[in-house]
Amino acid sequence: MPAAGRPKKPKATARPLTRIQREKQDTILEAALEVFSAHGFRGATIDQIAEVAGMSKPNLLYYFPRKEEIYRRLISELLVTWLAPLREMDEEGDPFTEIRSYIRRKLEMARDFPRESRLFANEMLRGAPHIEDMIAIDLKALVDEKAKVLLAWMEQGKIARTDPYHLIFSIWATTQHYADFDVQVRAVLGKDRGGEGRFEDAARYLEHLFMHGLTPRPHSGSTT
Amino acid sequence: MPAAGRPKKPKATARPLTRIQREKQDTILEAALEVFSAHGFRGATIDQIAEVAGMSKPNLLYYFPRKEEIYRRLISELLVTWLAPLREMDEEGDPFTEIRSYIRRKLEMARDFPRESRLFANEMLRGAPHIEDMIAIDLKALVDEKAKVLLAWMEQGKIARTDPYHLIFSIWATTQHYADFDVQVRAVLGKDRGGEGRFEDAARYLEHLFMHGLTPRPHSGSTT
DNA sequence: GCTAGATTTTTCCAACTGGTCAAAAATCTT
DNA sequence: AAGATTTTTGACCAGTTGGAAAAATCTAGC
Repeated sequence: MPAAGRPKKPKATARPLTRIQREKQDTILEAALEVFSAHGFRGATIDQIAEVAGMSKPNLLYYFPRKEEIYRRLISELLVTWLAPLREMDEEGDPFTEIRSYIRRKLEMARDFPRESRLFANEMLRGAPHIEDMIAIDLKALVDEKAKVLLAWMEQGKIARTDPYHLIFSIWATTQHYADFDVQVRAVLGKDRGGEGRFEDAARYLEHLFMHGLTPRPHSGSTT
Repeated sequence: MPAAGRPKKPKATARPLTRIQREKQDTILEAALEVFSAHGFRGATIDQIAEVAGMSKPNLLYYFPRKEEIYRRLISELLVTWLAPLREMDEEGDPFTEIRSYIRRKLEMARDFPRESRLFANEMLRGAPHIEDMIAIDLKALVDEKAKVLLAWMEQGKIARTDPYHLIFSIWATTQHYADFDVQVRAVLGKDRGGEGRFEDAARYLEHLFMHGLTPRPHSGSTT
């Protein structure tokens, strides 16, 4: 009995990934996004993902040997794109314009990538068990940096003096709400207002909120 | 073959619930809240809940014959208390005061009942499969009613004219964020600012946001 | 057209999960 | 204290799930 442990993972030379491999992996990740975002990590089954991806479970496991591997890959890739809009906020630009377009971009992401938003929200709800370090390091660093930018704008009297961190939180919260709580939003708005137009309404509203708050503009006449 | 189906549920006279029954049910619901809010419906197991509740699985099942029954009970009770603050918003009161205390109350709920908030958020994320009708009927009705109140205040020039529905959404989103995304908030704020004080900071910030937005107050001097 | 390596399918399994059931233990009633 | 009722437990089960093993098929280079 030769003690030759058969090498399960033929990572001998670590080939650079064939075309098929890349394609299949993408298919799987797309399917996984669909399923994970709808049911959460534990709620999703490999079988489901495999079915959506149009392949058998063992075949899927050939490309990603663990369920968690799929999830982790998905979510860490997501985090990068998810933070892109914030990264783009430019100290050199006009503060109001920058903030406004940041909000708009985030809202567009909620509209165009609701699955990503929900996946992320779910991970947070669960206490971010898979990306603890990423949020404690990368995310924190980015927010710290942008908070400084906001702070500088405040110092210059260009925007109101408030807490830059909570300002960022409130932008995240208000925009992602439209993806994460979509059912609720649609149910409350009803058939007539719950259509696609809701995002434009939201954009208008949020712009107003962040620009002026609820203080009435001096310009409406008397009442009654 | 006598067709006497033996009555599994001896609901003969529908006894009014003994003390023990009430107590145990409460214990179970409390444990279920803990577990469901942490892992979601599918992620939670009856065994886990039973363990937290300090009883055996079959014993727990004696009080709630189905897992879903526990969940449903929990979440429908929750919805009522969850909406209480909004219900309290009084048309007769001063608009700014009313809105401000609504925000404060919601934020307090995020601080004091984060598990409830997360349970609710999770249900929404999943598309609200257990409370579809409740949100489409009761919730909608309540929001419609309060939207009218807000609208009236706007008509009277007491608060700025904006979309009352999205205003409510933004209050929900910003306040619940501190419960649902707690990990993220704490990670970003870091050790020094992530302590209990974060809720006070949030309260101050949100008050500013909703009262004034980001428009700088005229009163800070010139700069540089 | 042959063969090494890559891919896919078939079969299988052990752990877990929601839930059942009968009997035992505890509690209540009289 | 006996009998009736409620509560608790231990053993069990069927379905699901993540994953392993191996056999079968395919593909590219020779």
